[in-house]
Parts: sequence; C-alpha cells; structure tokens
Amino acid sequence: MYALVDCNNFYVSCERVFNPSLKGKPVVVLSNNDGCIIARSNEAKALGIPMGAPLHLYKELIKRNNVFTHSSNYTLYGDMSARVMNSLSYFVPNMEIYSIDEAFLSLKNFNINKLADEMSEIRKLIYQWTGIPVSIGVGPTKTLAKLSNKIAKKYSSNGIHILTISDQLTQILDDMKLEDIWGISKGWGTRLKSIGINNPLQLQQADPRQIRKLISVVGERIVYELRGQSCLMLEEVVNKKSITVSRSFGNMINDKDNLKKALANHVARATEKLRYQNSISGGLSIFINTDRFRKQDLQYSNGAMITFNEPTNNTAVIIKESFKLLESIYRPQYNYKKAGVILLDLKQDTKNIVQNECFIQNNLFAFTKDIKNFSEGSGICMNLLDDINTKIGKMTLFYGSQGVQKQSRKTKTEKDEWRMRSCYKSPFYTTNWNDLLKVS
DNA sequence: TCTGGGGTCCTAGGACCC
DNA sequence: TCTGGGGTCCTAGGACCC
Repeated sequence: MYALVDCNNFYVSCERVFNPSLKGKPVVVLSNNDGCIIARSNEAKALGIPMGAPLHLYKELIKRNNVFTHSSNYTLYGDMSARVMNSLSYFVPNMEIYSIDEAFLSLKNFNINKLADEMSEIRKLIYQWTGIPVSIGVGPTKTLAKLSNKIAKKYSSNGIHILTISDQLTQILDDMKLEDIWGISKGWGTRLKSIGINNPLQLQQADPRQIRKLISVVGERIVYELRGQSCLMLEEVVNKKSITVSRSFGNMINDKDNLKKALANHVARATEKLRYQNSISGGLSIFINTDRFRKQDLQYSNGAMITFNEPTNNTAVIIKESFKLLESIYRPQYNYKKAGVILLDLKQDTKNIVQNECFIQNNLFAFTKDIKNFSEGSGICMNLLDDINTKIGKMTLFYGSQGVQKQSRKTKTEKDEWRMRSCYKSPFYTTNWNDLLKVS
C-alpha cells in the first residue's frame, strides 16, 4: 500500500505558522511580481477565487471580503517543506518527495488493519512538529493513493482516507470525473470521451491496448493502476535532470544589456542549485519572450540551445555561453517580458569539480574559485550598481572554502564577516561584462 | 495598468550506421 | 520489371504534473 501525504493549502499554511492571526481568515499567496494567485486558504476558495487567477481580476472581491494577500516567500516554503519531509522520514524508511508539498510513503511494513490509526497519528504529529496540516490518502497504487487523498481532502472529517479494491472503489470511480484522476487532464479527457469513455470506472475497465493507442503508454499505465496493479514505482532519488530559472520582468525590456543582466542572474541562481545537488551540466538552453497578453504588440518568442564541450558547473563559463546564445536570438525591435535559462543534461559530479562559485544577492556578485590542492578557495566580490551599464564599484578578494562561502551568505556569522573583511579591497571599474568574466 | 515558475515523460521522425 | 532491412540515437514538440 502507498500513502500520499499532501500539505493543505501549503503556502498559506506556511504563512499561518508565522502569523497565527491569519487562521480562519481568507488568505491568498501571490506569484512573482504579485501577478497571479497561486495559493488560497479554504476561506478564499469559498469566495470563488480560482487557482492561478490574475490578481487584477479579483482586486474588488479581495477588497470587499478583506482577503489577506501575501507575496510569495519561496525560501520559507522550501524550509517548511524540508521540515515536513524530514518529519515524515521518521515514520517510514522509503518515501518519495513528489513535490514541495507532497510525498508518497511506502506502507509495506505497516499492519494493514491498523492503517487508519497509524495515519491519524502521523497526521497529528506532523502538525504538532511543524504546524502544517496535512491530508493522507492510502491506496494500493500511487494513482489510487492520489485519488484517496482527494477524497480525504473533500469528504473526510479527519483528513484521512483508506481506499482498497472493493465495491466502494467501483462506486467512487463511477461518481468521479476523468480529470480527477492523476495524469488525466482536459486534453486526454476529451480524447477518452470521444471513444465513449466518460468516467474513471469506464477507464478502469477499458482495453489497455486501446488506451495506449489513444494516449500513449502513460494512459495504459493509468488503467492498470486503477485496477490496483502498480506500474509506477516509488522514486526515492532526488537529483533533478534539468534546472530552470526564469522570471517575468516588472517592466518591458528591449535592450540587450538588460537581457544579459537578467540571464546572468538566472544562470547564477541555476548553477547554485546545480552545485547544491552536486551535479554538472552538459548543456544550456535560453529563451526570451514578448508579452503574450499584449495582443496589440508584435509577438516574438525564441530560444537557443548549446551542448558544452565539457560538462561544467562553472557559473562564469555558463554566463558566457548564455550571452552567445542571446546574440543569436535577440531582435532589437521587440519589447521583452520574460527571459529564462535551462541547464540540461545534468550528470552527477563524480570528480567533485569545484569551480567558480558565483552568486548574486542584493547586487553583490561573488566569484570564488577553488584552487586544486588548497583546502580553501579564493574569490572576488563586486558591488554592482543598479544597472549593468553602470560601473562596478568595489571589488573584494577573499578566502574561504565553498562551504563557508555558502554559509556566510546565509547566516553571516562573526567568523564569516571576518573572512570578508580580511580581504584586500581595490576599486574596479568596468562597463563590460567580458571584463568581469575575465576577472573571475 | 495588471496575467507564475519549475518540472517529467513519451513519441514520431530524421540522421546515421552496417 | 526489379530499387534491402534492421537497428540506434537524437531531438522537437506535446502531453502531463505541482
């Protein structure tokens, strides 16, 4: 049996942990630039605010009903997620972290007759330890555990549901919609209906080969999973296969240097994540878009990709590559709304390459270069002024291992401050990105 | 005026090989 | 008239997920 543990209204619940006065009140959390509503409390859902809605369409409703709005704080949510996952690992040896707010647990060592009590206990303790309320659905396959969780959220008074192969399951599948099934979205739902399959029960009883023809092997697996035959295994390995960093701009951008600035920031973030999971990247893809909602404007959307000669986690190298790619797709006549980078073909960093460390925070650029045979690395900090066109102010050389650098950024202990101050400082001015990269 | 960001997997078809 | 057959690898695009 599998359990799917899902945090209730996760982002909102996180905010409530640190601001308990929000409990029982309508709350929404917003996306970057406060553009969209990406999480809602039950009270906000009850007001009819849909998931992913543009904020500007609901401004009135929100004002009228005193809905609390929060900008998103992904650092906080990531941290809370880690707490919940760590807590769960206390109960089971085998689990899969499926998303920031969901985990599958393998229940093979649990007594099947006591599952309801056990799950109830887990739920209680997770709340006690982290402040995050969760729902738990249990089922014989991952797909059925997902479904079970949906039932727990919707109908159960204690946030738990146990689903077994039974008449009850048949009834449930008959009552639900195709799109309630994990993996079936609107597109495939429409396709299935076109051949007379109108609900999950009919899908469960359909000919798997016919389903495969229609919606690929993915659909065929769903059929078996609905019958209680596991096709989807627990995936406990966590390393990502690609890393994306992209943002919409607050304002439109049309000059190349500002796009470069954005790309450099994105690459720096992406390579930071890359090194965090101890990987190297075999290639890079970048993309730029105009604003797709401004129908009156000329639209342009393009991307480019490159395979590296040598897989790398070197920020400066990848920034350079991103600039080259930009040259091939940049067109001066458009106003751009979004830019992004994707690190591709990630592999385990078996040689433990520690190359340039680069991070950007509050306009601070830091490149640290680990030198082989030295336990500590060296680096350069630069205070960047607002814009990439303006000069770079101070440059600081400093020492410290990569681990310490990371820590200094996060915690800034006395020791780390000292490390920073112990460096020698010299003024360094440039208006040229390439100079900056040469320096690194 | 204002519309998110980050992932995975599968397939068809082309390139290439023997 | 007759014009092989079988295989692998790569990639773009499309589908889905949170």
